[in-house]
Amino acid sequence: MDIQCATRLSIDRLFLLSPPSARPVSTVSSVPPAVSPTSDPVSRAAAEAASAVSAWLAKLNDAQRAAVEHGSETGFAPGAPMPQALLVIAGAGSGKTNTLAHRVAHLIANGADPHRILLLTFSRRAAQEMTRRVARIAASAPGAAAVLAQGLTWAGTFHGVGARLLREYAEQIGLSPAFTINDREDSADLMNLVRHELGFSAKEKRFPAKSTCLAIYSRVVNTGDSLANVLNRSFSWCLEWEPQLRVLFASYVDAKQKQNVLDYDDLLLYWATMAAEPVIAADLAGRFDHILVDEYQDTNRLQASILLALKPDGRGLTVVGDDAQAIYSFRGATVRNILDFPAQFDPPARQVTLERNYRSTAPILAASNAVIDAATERFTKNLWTDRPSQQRPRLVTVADEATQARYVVEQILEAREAGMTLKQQAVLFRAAHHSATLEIELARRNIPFVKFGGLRFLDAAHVKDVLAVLRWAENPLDRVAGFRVTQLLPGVGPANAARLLDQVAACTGAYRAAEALAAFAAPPRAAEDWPAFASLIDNLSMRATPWPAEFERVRRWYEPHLERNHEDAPVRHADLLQMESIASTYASRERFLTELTLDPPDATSAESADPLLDEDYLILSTIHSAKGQEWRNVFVLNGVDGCIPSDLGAGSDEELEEERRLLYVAMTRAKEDLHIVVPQRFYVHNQAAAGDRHVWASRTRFIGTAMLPLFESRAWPPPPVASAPSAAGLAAAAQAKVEIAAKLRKMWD
DNA sequence: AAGTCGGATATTTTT
DNA sequence: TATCCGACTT
Repeated sequence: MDIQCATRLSIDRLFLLSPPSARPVSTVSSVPPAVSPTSDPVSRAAAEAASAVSAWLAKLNDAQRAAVEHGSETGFAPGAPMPQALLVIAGAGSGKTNTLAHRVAHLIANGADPHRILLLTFSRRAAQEMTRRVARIAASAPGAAAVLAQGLTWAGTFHGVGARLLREYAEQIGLSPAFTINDREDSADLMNLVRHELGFSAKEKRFPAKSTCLAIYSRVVNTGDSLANVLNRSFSWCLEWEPQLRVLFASYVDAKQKQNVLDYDDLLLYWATMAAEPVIAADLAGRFDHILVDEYQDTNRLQASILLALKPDGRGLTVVGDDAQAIYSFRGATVRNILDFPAQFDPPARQVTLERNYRSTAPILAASNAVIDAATERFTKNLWTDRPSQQRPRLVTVADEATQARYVVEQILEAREAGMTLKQQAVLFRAAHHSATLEIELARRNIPFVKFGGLRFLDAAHVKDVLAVLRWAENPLDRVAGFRVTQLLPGVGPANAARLLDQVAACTGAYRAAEALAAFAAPPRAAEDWPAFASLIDNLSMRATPWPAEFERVRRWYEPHLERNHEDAPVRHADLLQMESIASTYASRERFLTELTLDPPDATSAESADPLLDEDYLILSTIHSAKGQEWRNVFVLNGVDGCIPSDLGAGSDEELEEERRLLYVAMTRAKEDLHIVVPQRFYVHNQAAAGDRHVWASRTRFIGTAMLPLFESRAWPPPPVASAPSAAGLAAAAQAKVEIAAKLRKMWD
């Protein structure tokens, strides 16, 4: 039941994914053609561009304009001396995206070659938004628009760009260009495989879970810190396993290389390593005149080293961020990146600070400022706004999570009555499962919603199965995929799968999987399914079925296995059909697999012109996934110690500070209305299923008593005004009871 | 060697 | 609640 619900929801998310290739084209095609009868089209266009440029600039405030125009003296064309490094400290709601987009447009309008601009964003979604905005701005300048029609070719996440570059340089760095990319789940599975081979699973004391191992490994890679330090600081409960972890990680790296797979971290690691190789470095650095990085406070050491390798003197480099919004240290991000940025260069980077907030009302901003003011270490100033409002943010005490859910639903419906669409409202929370109770309530009341963050579509077993087939076909050495695929056949277990995969590895050439499969002595119980399987793999290896028909071929083969393994096969089957239509929008199997791994449809890529989304829906999101977004009406769930800060994140001072920033980020998403809900009682979740244990909670420590005047505190529901039910009401209730009883009896008449 | 069952145990946030 | 391990049955 729950699973079905989750699956259906995920499909909504999947729909939000549309082919990235379609976007820039359609955006640019909306630009009116620049046809102007003039004797000198070039200078005419330039003049128009120039006047359009001043028109854009007029809409910006001084600080924004300074950021946009930085370096104009020297010009931006290829070959021109590049401007010194620029750091833009952009507070929440200060028009950061807009400023960055304007700068890109400004660069292009002033001669920069869009193909030589590298724009690095935090998510794929942010990259698309940025590309779209740049196009819109440039549309007013015919010259720039024409150039831009060729596209901003290098806009994406560090990981996405890394994947592209690595494929291009693969041969030179001894990587097969046919590498496939493991997402987090796949990587954890590989870690698990290696762990079993090393015999770490059978121990008296339990070895850390596969995902924990991967998290530790990832942290080491991304921070460049030692294993011992990482364990000490962030995974102290795994300290005793340090020697084994070291062995495990060595084998894990070895396994990845043998199997020709990269994980997320490798995309950065290989890129950084490659960029440090003198032979390649010059070529690589020479490709980009301008590099712009968004959300710089959430980058890690590895990412910083990449930038430094590409732009050693900082010239042509622009980074934008806000240290008050650094919330990704668990991913190895360090706020030092942004703090130490200026001094890295000679001359030091120019710094521009945007502190006027255009998003929130004054009372919301006052409360947010108060929260972040208490931070022990801060580098940005408080934000200011001139948007007055009578409404302070609300601090609402409710009895428990169920009441919290009802409060949120009723407030949302009320706001909608008053003309605020569901899409203009959002519910934010610290951890994905915090919204569980609310989701049930929303479903019960038939309120559509889309959830960002948390469980991902790609984690569903049936989706992983089908993808594994495709991945194995793409890369037969990928043992995680191979294991998964072969064990779908009844009668094939770990032993046979391992034996087969060893034989695949022993073969050579593009058809090794098909070859090994044909030669393999199938276990008797699998004999019946073997021919169909062998012929499928043969077909895929030979690429006998063109993409995307290939997807259908796989899906059809998989159907009986789906039926056999899953109770809710019809629901899952529908998922696969949806996926098939998505698959058809990608040019090739490789593109499909790569894109899906780097930009999984977790609803993060919303806002395409999808007909299904015409209808109104509410946004639920983890605070992390809400980064960069804004809504008129925002609810923050569980404003309680133990949730924000998460009791897991309250260990060290650093972690605690990050939790504080999380609350700050959540609060600053709100434009007009902000509700922080504080349930007083929680049912204990993780403990024994014994039953009704609950725990008393108190208001988050980040909102101290001294701050209370900045909020409107109240309890909900309001204390009951003593009023007896009316006599008529009682009579009606009695009547209803009788009728129902009578109806139930009648069923058996 | 595969598959199934029961019991024990967990540490949020994501490219 | 989901996952992981070990013991058990086929």
